[in-house]
Amino acid sequence: MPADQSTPHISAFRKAALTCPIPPAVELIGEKWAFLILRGALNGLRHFEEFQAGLGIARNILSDRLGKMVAGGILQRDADPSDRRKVVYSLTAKGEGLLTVVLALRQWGEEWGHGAPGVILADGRDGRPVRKICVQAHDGRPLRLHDLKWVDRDGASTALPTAAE
Amino acid sequence: MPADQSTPHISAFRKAALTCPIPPAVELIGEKWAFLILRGALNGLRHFEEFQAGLGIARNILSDRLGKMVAGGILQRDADPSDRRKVVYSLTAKGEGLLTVVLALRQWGEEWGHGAPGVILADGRDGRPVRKICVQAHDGRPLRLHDLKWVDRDGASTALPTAAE
DNA sequence: CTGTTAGGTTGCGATATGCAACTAACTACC
DNA sequence: GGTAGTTAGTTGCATATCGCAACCTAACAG
Repeated sequence: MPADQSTPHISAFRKAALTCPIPPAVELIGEKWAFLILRGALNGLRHFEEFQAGLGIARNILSDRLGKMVAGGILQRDADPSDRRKVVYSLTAKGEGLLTVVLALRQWGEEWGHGAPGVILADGRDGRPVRKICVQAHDGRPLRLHDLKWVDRDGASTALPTAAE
Repeated sequence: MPADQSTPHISAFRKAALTCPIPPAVELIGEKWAFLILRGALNGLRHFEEFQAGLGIARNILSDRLGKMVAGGILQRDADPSDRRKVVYSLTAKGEGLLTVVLALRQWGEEWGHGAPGVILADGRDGRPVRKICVQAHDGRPLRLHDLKWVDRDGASTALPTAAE
């Protein structure tokens, strides 16, 4: 009994999930501490003890997460030349690419009442706050969820609905 | 003895963390399955069995996560009028707001080699792919991490570095 | 050489996860 | 209207992960 016949969009979803970049990405940063470590790194935390004191994370968990994020290419692990006991964890280009994700989450939390932050991210040049991150069309128009559809690589639309009502 | 004297940016970080929207947001969606459930919801999954079959998640975990996301105001839980056994989980406006986060993560994964997706999100009007999400200045200029700084609510810059080298 | 700091690792109890089986409503069929 | 099947869970149990505290080693500082 192929259950797929009665559920075309589920089988489309499963097929799309096979090549979706989200599951592997979630494997790397989709857990509580990874996100907070990332936020710390974006805010200038660099040493093991800084992360530990700044986040209040257990040392063994921090050690494990830093190792995984280094293995995943998000962080870089270097010896501090000024003190050979110290290790500097810095963001790689790949790790910096997560800025949009972290900022989008931050703005979402801000908008939906999970606490208004005391500091705001601003343009270093003129000090004006950054824009709210949004999904944009090719010409820059902001797009809502209803304005979107999924298309195949060649441009044909697919069976995947976008949260259709 | 205040250890803060030797670590000014850590104490600035801890102070900023108190009102940061990220930790509560992470509490809600910062775990493996919450992200994937959200992706499913954005792709049109609506019923318990659809999520279960589509994601391969254990039923008790799914039940727990759906409940938490409903409690957090991300999902809405309604009875299906056409079949009173069924329950429809749909995104609230708050949940739809997470589209930017999920899409940013997806684009990041795509860019950094975690699998190229077979389907692409496009503008429903003209079928052209959406832009890459990025941080923008007030005038729309794209900004990198080095171009940014933190400012206080009143516009004064703070002690928080932005991943300074 | 002694004390301290940085960055871990180890042991252990608490918590979360995943699988399979069970239940309680409801629907569809005959 | 009795029976089978579907939907949305819950429960029990084995395993994996988490967090805390303590311990460890290498590198300083005096």
